[in-house]
Amino acid sequence: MKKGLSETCYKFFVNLSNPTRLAALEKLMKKPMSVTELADSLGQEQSMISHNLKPLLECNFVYIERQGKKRIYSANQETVGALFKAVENHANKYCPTGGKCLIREN
Amino acid sequence: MKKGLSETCYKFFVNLSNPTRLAALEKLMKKPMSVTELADSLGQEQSMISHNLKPLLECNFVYIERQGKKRIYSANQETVGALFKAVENHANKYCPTGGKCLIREN
DNA sequence: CCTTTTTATGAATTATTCTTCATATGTATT
DNA sequence: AATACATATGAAGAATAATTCATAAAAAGG
Repeated sequence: MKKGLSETCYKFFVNLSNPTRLAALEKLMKKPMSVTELADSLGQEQSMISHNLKPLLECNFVYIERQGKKRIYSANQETVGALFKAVENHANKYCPTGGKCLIREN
Repeated sequence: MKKGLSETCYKFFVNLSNPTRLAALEKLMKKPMSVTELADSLGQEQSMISHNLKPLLECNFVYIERQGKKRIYSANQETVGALFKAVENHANKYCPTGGKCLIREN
């Protein structure tokens, strides 16, 4: 398959195509949090959050900062903001259901 | 898990997290094409392209138009353009490798 | 230096998604 | 209506990714 811009998009979107990671990003957009805080606020196990933060960090969708024994994660506002805005715009303009059809059913 | 904006993003990004679909979108951004044309230009089988166009169509990332026995697909320039731009911007500003780290290795 | 707290990692199972092949459906042409 | 061309669909096996559990590693405080 020909290499092009779309090649650069692959891991980018794979990274975003997961409900846990998306939910984490949404939370972190509102305020920076530790892993435990994030796990609690999402009702998920700590190890799951850790596993999912890893690829987000590698792609710089989130940043990390040490604070004692905690690690405070924060979102890359520019990138994540732009993406969420693009989705919102698409949902409003191009989804017959205004975005409801995009929500996963389970 | 709490429902929020990120829920709306799920299928959206799942849809984009596939190399065939991304390559198809990139091609269609340049010019509208039939399924066979697209398959040829991507070096993929027709049925694979058909399978992959389906979810893109359902989410209105692409449009379809009949022309004789052919079906001409075209891209939603606004949405896909915004996304590609967001990726490009992120790759330039936030990838240590300028985006190379985002390309899948195989 | 032992204990507690916090986070990360590995490995195994489970779940999801892709890909392919065969075939069906649809459309035009003769 | 028979044929050829174009596209879609279904189902099955193959490939990937997610989830969980157990445990390791890092950091701070006593």
